[in-house]
Amino acid sequence: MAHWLFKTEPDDISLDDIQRAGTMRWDGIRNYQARNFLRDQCAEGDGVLIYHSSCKNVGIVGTAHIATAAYPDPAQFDAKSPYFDPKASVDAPRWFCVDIRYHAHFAELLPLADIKADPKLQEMVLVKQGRLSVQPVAPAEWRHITARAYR
DNA sequence: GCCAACGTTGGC
DNA sequence: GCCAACGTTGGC
Repeated sequence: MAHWLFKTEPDDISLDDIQRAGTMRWDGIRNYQARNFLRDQCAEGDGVLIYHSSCKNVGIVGTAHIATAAYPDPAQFDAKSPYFDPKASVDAPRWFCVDIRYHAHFAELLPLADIKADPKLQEMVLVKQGRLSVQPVAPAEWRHITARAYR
């Protein structure tokens, strides 16, 4: 089983929103590297760290699971959607999405600053690359982070 | 709001 | 295919 980190802006969708929804579509990914991870590697049952970005307290807030393999993101075909892509077609979809299922909140946010300061997490894509909204998490990183207390 | 990093677009 | 211009991400 693989593990992932998904970024979200909590002003848009927070882990609380995911919890309320139970299962929700993770759509609107419009970056090829992120798309390729979703389309080619994300599998049902994989674990997902949920990361809040572009907000007051940035960091990892909890966990979810991937609930479906990737499928074409319907928003790319919807001319009224901000995620509409005129170059995509049903026969040749360009963008993909998955559904995720809420799992748990950590008792406390794991701040980005703590991640950057943790010797065990120096190799995280989050630390080394930044700008990537779907990224793989190594098994040891997953174990280390999910050993935290839950709410 | 600033700005660094980096991805994408498009002219040539 | 190069690369400048431009747009977006995202921390601070």
